[in-house]
Amino acid sequence: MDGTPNIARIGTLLGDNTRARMLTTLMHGKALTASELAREAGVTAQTATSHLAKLQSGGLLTLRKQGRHKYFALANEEVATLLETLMGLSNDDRSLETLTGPRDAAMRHARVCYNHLAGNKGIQLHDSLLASKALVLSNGNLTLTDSGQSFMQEFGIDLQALKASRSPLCRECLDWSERRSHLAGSLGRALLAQFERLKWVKRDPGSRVITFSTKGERAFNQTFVTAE
Amino acid sequence: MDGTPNIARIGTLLGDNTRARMLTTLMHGKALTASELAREAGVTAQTATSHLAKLQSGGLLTLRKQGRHKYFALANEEVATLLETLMGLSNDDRSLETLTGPRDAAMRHARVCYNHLAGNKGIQLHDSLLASKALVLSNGNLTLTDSGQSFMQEFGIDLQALKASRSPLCRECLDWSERRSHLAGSLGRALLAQFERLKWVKRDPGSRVITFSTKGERAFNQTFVTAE
DNA sequence: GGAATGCTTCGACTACGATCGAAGTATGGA
DNA sequence: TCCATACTTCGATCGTAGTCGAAGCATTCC
Repeated sequence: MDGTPNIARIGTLLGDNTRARMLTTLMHGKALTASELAREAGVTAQTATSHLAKLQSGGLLTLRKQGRHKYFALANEEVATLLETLMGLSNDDRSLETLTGPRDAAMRHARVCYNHLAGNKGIQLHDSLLASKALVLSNGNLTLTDSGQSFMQEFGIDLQALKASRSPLCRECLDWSERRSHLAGSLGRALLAQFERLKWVKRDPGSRVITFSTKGERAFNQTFVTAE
Repeated sequence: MDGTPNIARIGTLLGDNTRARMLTTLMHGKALTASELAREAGVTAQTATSHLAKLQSGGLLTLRKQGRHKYFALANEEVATLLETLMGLSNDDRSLETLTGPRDAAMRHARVCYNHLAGNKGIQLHDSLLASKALVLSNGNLTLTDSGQSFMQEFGIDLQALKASRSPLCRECLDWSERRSHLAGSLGRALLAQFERLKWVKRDPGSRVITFSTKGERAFNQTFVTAE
């Protein structure tokens, strides 16, 4: 009853480099086939089969079959949140000093985390919505205010569709690089999709990096203002 | 650079029943000796030595020596938060149905999580402070307002001492049983200590259960009011 | 239907890690 | 100083889990 079995169970699932690699590969929020994941993790198909079965039965991945293809994705946002948390744990000053290269700066600036915006820009989005009172913490939950709903509709977000889905509208997700929350949930995902439609950002197919265009970054900064 | 090694590293640490048991035993926030942890986990001293060394070098536990005694505690609140998150993951409807007995209800009602109040009562505390504007979410951080500071001083919390420490004042900690945030940080810990001083609650030395006295629960409910 | 491709199953191998008996070191108290 | 206790080290054992070659099943396409 004390949660020990669950901790050990999930810890075991995570505590293998091949499986961890598969999970982080799926952090962008899309689904990949078993073969793609095998290649990404650098193992044979049979090894991948074994690992993926464990992750699926363990509740960390979902499976969708299309003919001979099996598409795996992270089971839910909670799994993504857990992975971001683990990435950040003990990611203290020493580890940060070992991070080099522009790619890591790009990841810090803006990256995709289960289809929503993370990194500095994700934090900015979250903070701006709170500062402008579009979002408030009500009864311990992030809630979209009336003015926030108006804002989102003007911005092109179909709130009716979002509310119709079972998925929570607003959730907080602890950001790995920034150690603060960014906006997750169906709203967070819808916003990132809208940024893409507006051509403000592009997603890198081979990584989680999100690249802002010059115009996009300016527009984003004008739309989502923070105190600093 | 993608966090995979950290995930696997920590997953490996957590993915052993003995170590998981040790970690959950330390969730109350106190320090225990190596021998106590060995007994709690049901292993010999030599096995415990090996595990504890791993947990310490892995950054999950801290060590303080007192003569021949070695006291281990969770390294920080982030570790406690991670453990609560893992306890809750996949703790879905099916698992809830298997939970039986008064003890589990007691854990849900009020329990200690790294020295702060968790469970229903922890949620109530958090929500009440937000509803009364004693706490607000400012720049993505939980912040104590001026009126909140006044309230705390009247309630008997030494805010000067709390601010003098390096520890964050307010932090959110995702609650295992309730799937919402309760108040962590040095303020959360100070509040629980005050509840004890006021004899509102008692801690069970052998578990994480916190028991409210009749008077204590009434006083708590009157002091920390929520919308429902 | 046959070939190609995606994925699975089987079985063997090997590395690894938890465990504890035995022995040792360090500390505290009488 | 001696004894008791807390903890550590060493080495051996054994169970487990990741891995892949070989073979097989399922799907798709020409």
